[in-house]
Amino acid sequence: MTPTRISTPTPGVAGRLEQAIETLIEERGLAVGDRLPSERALSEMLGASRNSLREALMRLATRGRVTIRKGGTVIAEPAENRWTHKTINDPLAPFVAGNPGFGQDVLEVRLGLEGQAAYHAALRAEPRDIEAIRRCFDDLADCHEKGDAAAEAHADAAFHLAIADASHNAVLRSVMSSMFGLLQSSISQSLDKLYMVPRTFERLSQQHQALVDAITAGDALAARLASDTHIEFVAETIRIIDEERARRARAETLRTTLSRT
Amino acid sequence: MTPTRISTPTPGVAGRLEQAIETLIEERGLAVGDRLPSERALSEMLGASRNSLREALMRLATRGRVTIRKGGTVIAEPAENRWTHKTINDPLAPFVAGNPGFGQDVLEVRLGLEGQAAYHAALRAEPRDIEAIRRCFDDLADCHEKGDAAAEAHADAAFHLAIADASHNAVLRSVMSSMFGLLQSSISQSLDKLYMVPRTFERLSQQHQALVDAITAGDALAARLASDTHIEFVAETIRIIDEERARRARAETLRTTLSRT
DNA sequence: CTCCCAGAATGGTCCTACCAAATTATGTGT
DNA sequence: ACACATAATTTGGTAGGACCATTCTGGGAG
Repeated sequence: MTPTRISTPTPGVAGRLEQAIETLIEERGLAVGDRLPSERALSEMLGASRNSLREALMRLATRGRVTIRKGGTVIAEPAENRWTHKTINDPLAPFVAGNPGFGQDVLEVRLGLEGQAAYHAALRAEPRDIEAIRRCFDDLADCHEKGDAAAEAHADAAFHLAIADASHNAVLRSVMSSMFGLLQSSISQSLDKLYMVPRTFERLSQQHQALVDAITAGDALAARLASDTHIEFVAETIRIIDEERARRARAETLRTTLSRT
Repeated sequence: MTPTRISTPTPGVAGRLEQAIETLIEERGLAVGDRLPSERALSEMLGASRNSLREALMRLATRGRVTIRKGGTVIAEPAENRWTHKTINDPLAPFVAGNPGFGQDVLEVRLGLEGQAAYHAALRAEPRDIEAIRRCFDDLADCHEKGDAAAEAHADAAFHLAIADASHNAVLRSVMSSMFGLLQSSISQSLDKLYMVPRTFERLSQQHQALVDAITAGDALAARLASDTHIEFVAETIRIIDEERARRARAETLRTTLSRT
């Protein structure tokens, strides 16, 4: 029984270097694609042999932090959409093919995801995050005025993704990104549905505004409430429209059937 | 007679050694726990330097094929390979396992996802759904009593997926499945973390029980609350443990750094 | 038979050196 | 002045050697 010594993940020099390099990356504010100092330079400035330094680099490489190639090791993209797009879109793709009610399923998922996004965005958003969200909000209004449904759908997705970005949760952002990517083709259709109801955009815009305000104010609970309200409204509206359309379709079917006699 | 670039994603010597070692393991029929030849012996018999040989071994270690420790490298448990065979080859699996903070991100997503799952499961679950959930709950308890951490992790995932099934939302189920599929390799590690705190399983089990009861009773709000409580508890517990470990790591780093002078 | 200890073996780290490829600097021609 | 080919330098990849701390192993003492 050795409660003091838990299973040591990185007991050696390489582990220390691994953390040191990550610290160094953050201190120097190295962005994606920037080149890391050479192995020789790093090994000298960190006081370790090039062997151990190389081992640390390899660990960082397998973790996806850096991409190590001849001519210079560079910073890799942080926590990519690589995995989610494959693991989520692939098994999901079959459902997109003409599955009614699919939209409602997605909205239920969005209700959970975006509530969390809004909540943590309110807690963690930095000024530049707020700025990005507001910019997306304005873009959305512009696209609506121009009457470009496709662009508006894209702007709508961008707005919600900006909130996900502000939550500073790579997984959340990745999942939501996959979801929107999957829906992009059908979102404009949803918008068409939405705007069949009078004064819809005004209400959507008000909800978006409330969401932005809550995040800006740092009120996490209000942000989650605003997000939930928004998604619920969209879900309810689409549900009503679908029912209405189904009613008309039945009526049409009935009429043509009767006239066929 | 340089063998012209075979279509391997690892064009270097280490890649060749990696495959050679796996071949050697199979040829000799080495079982789990058996000791691999020493690094010096391997490097000589495979015609490569010990550096490259060590790199190959480290790759096999990160893939879970071998466990490399002082005194002799041994064949690792292929237990996980059965269900993570596809994802283990996926370069993202080690990325998931090695990124601190990733777990917290995932838990934030799960909080939103599973809250929705529990909510709608309470509303829509049919008798056979309830039965499936209860069966998973019992399995989880059995696995815990047997002390099989890997099986317990699997049972835990199955339990939560059963709830997602009961929500009758294909998208929700798909997203959660993708999430668990990626995490399964590291869930047992999380369980190890969790159980470092006394009486953890009892509390987890109580929370699971409350969740099952709420869903059975058809109380959607109580189900969501139970789910949120559960995930929050897991997140908080893991957070505490990670902080404790980080504290020890920092102390260790400081000590070794000072002694280096 | 058990227990303990010295020596052998092993992984961990460090060092120097060389090579091929990539990068950067340099020169050259238009 | 600009574009392009060429040389010089840098960089990661590999090799081989050495030493240390820990672990394993085998034989002797009790």
